[in-house]
Amino acid sequence: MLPAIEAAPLILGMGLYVDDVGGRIAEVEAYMEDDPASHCYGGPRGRNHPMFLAGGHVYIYRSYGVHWCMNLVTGPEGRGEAVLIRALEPLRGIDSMRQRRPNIRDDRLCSGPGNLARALGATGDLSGTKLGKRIIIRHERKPSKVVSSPRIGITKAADRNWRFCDEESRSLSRNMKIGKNPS
DNA sequence: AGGATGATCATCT
DNA sequence: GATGATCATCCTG
Repeated sequence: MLPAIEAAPLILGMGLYVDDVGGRIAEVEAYMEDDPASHCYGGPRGRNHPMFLAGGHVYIYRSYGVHWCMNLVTGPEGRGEAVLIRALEPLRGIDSMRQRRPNIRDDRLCSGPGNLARALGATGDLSGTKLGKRIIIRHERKPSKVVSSPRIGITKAADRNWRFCDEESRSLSRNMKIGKNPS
């Protein structure tokens, strides 16, 4: 159980699999308690309830009405801290990913949170479930260089460098230009 | 290469 | 009625 800001860089390089489809996490963002940009802001209500479960649970929400996005809850129960998984390097189940995302280069199958959830088949019915069954996380290979930069696509608390990337990965999301300044 | 736009819906005002 | 933790596509230069 760690604050999301501490868990985020540790999650980089871990393997994330949904029904044995997944790979090595390359890009994440931390969403903290008392963070105006976080869905947990203001306390448990509606879809955000899973954010307040104990670390090791999953929170999945619909974004812009069209995409699903997956978070790993990191904090102790009741705190509402989570890490958004923004990109990973495909390692297993690549055939399934190709089927779900036709005409996409293998190393970009999971580049971006919406794309990642699509490729892994992660949808809202898995929100609130616990790691260890359909969704698992395991050690893979630690990144050699981690860089941090501002989070993507938010308007509140946009100045915080709470996005973390494995700089050597070729699977990062396509908004890398936004905020290159390290912390 | 980079900016604008539409899709589409849960949640909030 | 407006707003997003997004993305693919269609412009413009």
